[in-house]
Amino acid sequence: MSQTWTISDLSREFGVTPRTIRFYEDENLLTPAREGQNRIYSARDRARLAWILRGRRVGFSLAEITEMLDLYDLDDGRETQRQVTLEKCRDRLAALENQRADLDATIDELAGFCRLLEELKAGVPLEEIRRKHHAKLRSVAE
Amino acid sequence: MSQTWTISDLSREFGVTPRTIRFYEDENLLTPAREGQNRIYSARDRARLAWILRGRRVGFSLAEITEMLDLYDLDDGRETQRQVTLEKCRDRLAALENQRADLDATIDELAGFCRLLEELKAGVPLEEIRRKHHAKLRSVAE
DNA sequence: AATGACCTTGACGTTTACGTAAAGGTAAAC
DNA sequence: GTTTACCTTTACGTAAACGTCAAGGTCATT
Repeated sequence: MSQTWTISDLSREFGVTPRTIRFYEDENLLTPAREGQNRIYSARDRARLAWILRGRRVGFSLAEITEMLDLYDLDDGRETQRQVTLEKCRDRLAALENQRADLDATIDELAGFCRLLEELKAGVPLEEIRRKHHAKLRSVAE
Repeated sequence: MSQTWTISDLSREFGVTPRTIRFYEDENLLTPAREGQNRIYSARDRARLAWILRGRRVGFSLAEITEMLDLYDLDDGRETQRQVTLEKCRDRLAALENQRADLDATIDELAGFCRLLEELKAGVPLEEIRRKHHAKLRSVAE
């Protein structure tokens, strides 16, 4: 009753090659069922693939993604195990928030440079622009 | 009069090896001055290195970082050139904001899982937790 | 029965981003 | 004057994340 997908279904849907999907299986990130020789992907497999690819877009290595997915899986209910998971989870979260700060800073600078270009195009005199844009940007640009 | 740095100064300050810094020079990301054989880094070089490393933390390839730095440099003042730069700048900015959305989603999910673990530890009954945490998370976890 | 469209498992190739010697130049410290 | 502590270039090595054949199995058309 529950929906399943073939490897090329997922390949098309997520815009990655079958090779990539098989590679993730080799790395134990996915464990699809089999129908004879062929791989059959469940909703859970599909969700995990989505998670992996988003992690990839954010810049994580597969090792890091593995670790994060393991956080969900590895929690076997034992009290001590759960404590470890929680700590790792918090560490990861802190790292992610640092990364967001870096990303925000990058966005701010690029947006600022974008505005500068727009003002130049609009014929705003350089002197006036200089007053509005801080030296930080210029230290990189020149 | 203006301050300069040696390669190991920057190496220590930013926590990367000299090899890495030389590699960035090979890739034309840095062009330090020379004092005899030795490299001398200006404030601009240092700022560029900081930019590169932040880009790296955010998950960019050196090729992407190169392109973004080129946006600052390549704008030679010609009108058409500036238009191209502006467009590329906007494209980059859009990509960055997509990445930010991905990052936010990742943070949200991990934070949610973190809260779940905390509630489990606090002895909140599973039934109640299930009502508060949506199915999206569980589709990945199980 | 053969063409085409899928799927499979190897296995070697490739790019990126450096690591890691190897071999040597310079300059202050002992 | 030689150890120590830097710096340099050249060059081969490597881990990650797949790409790219190669060789073959299955199943529906034609």
